[in-house]
Amino acid sequence: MHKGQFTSKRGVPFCVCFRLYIHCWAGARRSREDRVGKRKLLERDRVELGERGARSAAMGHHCCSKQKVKRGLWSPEEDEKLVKYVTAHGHSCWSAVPKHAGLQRCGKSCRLRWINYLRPDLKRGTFSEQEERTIIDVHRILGNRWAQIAKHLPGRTDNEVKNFWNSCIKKKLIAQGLDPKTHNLLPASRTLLHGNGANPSNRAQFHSNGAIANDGGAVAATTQPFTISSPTKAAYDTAVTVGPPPEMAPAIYDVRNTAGMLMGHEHDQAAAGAEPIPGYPYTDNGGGVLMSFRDQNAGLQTSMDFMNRSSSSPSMDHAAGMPNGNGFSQAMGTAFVDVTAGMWTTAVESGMCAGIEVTQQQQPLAPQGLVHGEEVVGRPIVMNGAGAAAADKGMDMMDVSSVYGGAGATAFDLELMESCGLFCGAGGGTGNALEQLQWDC
DNA sequence: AACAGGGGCAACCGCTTGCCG
DNA sequence: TCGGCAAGCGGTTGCCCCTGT
Repeated sequence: MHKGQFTSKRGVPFCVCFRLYIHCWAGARRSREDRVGKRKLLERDRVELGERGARSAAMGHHCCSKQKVKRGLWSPEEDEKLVKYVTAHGHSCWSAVPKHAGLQRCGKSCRLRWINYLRPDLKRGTFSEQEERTIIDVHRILGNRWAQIAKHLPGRTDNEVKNFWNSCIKKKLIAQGLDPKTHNLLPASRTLLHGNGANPSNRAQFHSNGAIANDGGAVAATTQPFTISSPTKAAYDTAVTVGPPPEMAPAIYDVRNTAGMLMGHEHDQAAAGAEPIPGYPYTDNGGGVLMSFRDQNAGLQTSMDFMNRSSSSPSMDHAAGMPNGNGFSQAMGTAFVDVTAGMWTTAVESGMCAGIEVTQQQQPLAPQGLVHGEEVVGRPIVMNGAGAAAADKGMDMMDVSSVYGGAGATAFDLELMESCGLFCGAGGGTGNALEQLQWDC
């Protein structure tokens, strides 16, 4: 395993396309800036700081046992000395810095103070939502590798990122029923999500804000959940029993996210050489696998062509870890097919009906096989009712929730994805390129 | 107003990694 | 190849402020 390669908790390297599912919540964030800024000033002005420093100095220092060094918080005078010295002479050797700067500190302490607080390029203050999203996204992939995460946040230190994670983000994730280590649903939430499976319509609904409602989502989510509706077991049964009409044109699937993202794809299952999955109504249209994302909040739209290995957005390519635009591969396309098929199977077999609103549609195909934001006309796959409106539509609408929720926030459960086979190497070992993929840091 | 508990965050600890002789 | 040193890094600690009672 290469250093920097991200893996699942089972050690399976994940396909980078997970990184496209970037999520966050849109809940109001408590502004820390004023408070923190105030603290900084107070700290700077603290008169007693010298006394504390003197107390700390008596403690000695394990790595500098030969000399009497000061510990504890830095005084403004010490900061000034360090800044003045490092600015003038640099820090080629930290162990020599305190001596030359006239500080009774060990070099390690000087280094930390400089890196975490005195560096001129540091960005102080509260984390922006974008930074927060970045942290979550990268953490999902890299785990507690704070230094690597901090590299994605200019002006932020690993220590700062780590503290922000531990004091803020972690709690938010837990509040949303997510394991901050794996970013998967916590067992308790998972239980609530799956319920007893006896009656899908009574199944608990898990909302993106972490609230659990047992009655059709009575709890008003403060943020929009990522709702996907899926074919139900009835649909599955129907499909198995009846099967799609032979004259049926290639299907298009729009997976709608009420929070503002839309994605769709078409798939050539036969070309992929996969066995037909009962009820998984892909047809052979000779096309590729195309996902299109539209951020309805930001008004942005982009697409990924898994088969043709391209996307319409440099950021997508970057997110895929391939700044040259070749971030997509046949393996990814295959993997995507696998996972959607797996999700189909999982959802159907478990009765989870986890939210993928799959509407099978007659052709003609729109360019690239996508229809964005249009009323999908076609033959809805038969659904079970779970709530009046859903029942009327023949749909089983289970709010599976985004793991991250929030406006524009979507996510797939990594464990589910993994169980469905979307990891590097999926598709009969065709994922070599992906296995080599490393995080660009 | 006083107190207690919790949260935030700077700093420290100790292990790992990389470099050099 | 090995050992020593310095830097890097993640985990932990402990102080101080804030907030609720």
